[in-house]
Amino acid sequence: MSNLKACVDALYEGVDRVADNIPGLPKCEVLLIRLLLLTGEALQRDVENKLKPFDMNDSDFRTLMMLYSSADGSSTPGELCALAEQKPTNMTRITNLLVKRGLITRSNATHDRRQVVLTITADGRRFVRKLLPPMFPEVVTKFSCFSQTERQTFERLLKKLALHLDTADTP
Amino acid sequence: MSNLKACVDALYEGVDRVADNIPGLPKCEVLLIRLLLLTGEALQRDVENKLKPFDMNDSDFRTLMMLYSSADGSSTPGELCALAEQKPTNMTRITNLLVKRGLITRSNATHDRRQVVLTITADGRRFVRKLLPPMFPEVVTKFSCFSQTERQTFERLLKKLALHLDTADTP
DNA sequence: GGCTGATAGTTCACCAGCGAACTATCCGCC
DNA sequence: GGCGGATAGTTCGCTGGTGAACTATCAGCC
Repeated sequence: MSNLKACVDALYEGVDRVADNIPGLPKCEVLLIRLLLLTGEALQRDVENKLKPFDMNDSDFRTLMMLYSSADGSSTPGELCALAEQKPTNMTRITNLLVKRGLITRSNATHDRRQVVLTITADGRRFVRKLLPPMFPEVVTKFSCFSQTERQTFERLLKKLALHLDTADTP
Repeated sequence: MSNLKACVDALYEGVDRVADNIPGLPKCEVLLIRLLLLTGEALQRDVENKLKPFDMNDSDFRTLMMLYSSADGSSTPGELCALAEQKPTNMTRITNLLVKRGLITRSNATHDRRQVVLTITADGRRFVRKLLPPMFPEVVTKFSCFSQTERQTFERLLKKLALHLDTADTP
């Protein structure tokens, strides 16, 4: 139980109080950032909790899923880093674990011998097919507070924001 | 530069491919979760980058801001933990740092001697007032892709989702 | 053909966050 | 008044993520 309500209330109150004190504070935008981070963290915690019984965390899971969902079941560390917004260091560690568990394999690329090719194994695919379906019901109820159009609106706004942040990046 | 566009595209593509493969996958909801986490991580990175010149990270900053924005400039570790969704262990470490930098003080509560009272110092207040304003312009541009009504809608949906997640928590 | 700069991964040392165990205090009830 | 269970913080050891340094390879250019 994480009592987000208290956090949300305190957030609004706190921002109000700071705004009284510091002129020019963009209240609405600050609220949006903090609300988004707050819900994001809550979702993240839930996902991690769901994965814990399988002795997995979200990074491992995402990495595995990227391979599962790739066209030919394989990719390179560099590509996975780019798509998962991860650093190579961490990807090395994650793939080490997945290799050790037999869910993926590591091999050398022929055309560019610097590259490593990661490929999901049959075991890895079985693991995903076993692990995913039980998560569906809870995922659905997470958003059961939204109407169909609200879901669409939320998705549209999130996507718009993501693409905007991409261009307006901090150099 | 973090190339979120590639992530978003790959996300949609990947979910499509997995959905073809595993029946019953709630595509829309999975997309929402992943989009939200993606944008959340991007925002988080930006905030951290903004704070780095001041030798601060977001946890430290949030903790300091909670004290700054509290009615009397003080609180207890327990309360801060609840509002920041942090564990006590970590709060001890964070407050240790802030105390060492002279931004807050630690003292004992009189009515309940188990409690520790954290109070923001004059230096701490000065620090916040110096640090905040330069962040405003960038915060505003982050959401400059949204119209006024879109901002309101987004805020409403985020808040609704946060409060819903609160009740529909994983036991 | 071999030098130069860029790129793909890995290793290493460090920081941030967490669960479990511990201490000190409080509260309620005999 | 003192015993038992709950609560507030801290300490400790471990996991997850990162920057910096390093190795191996590639690609272009003389």
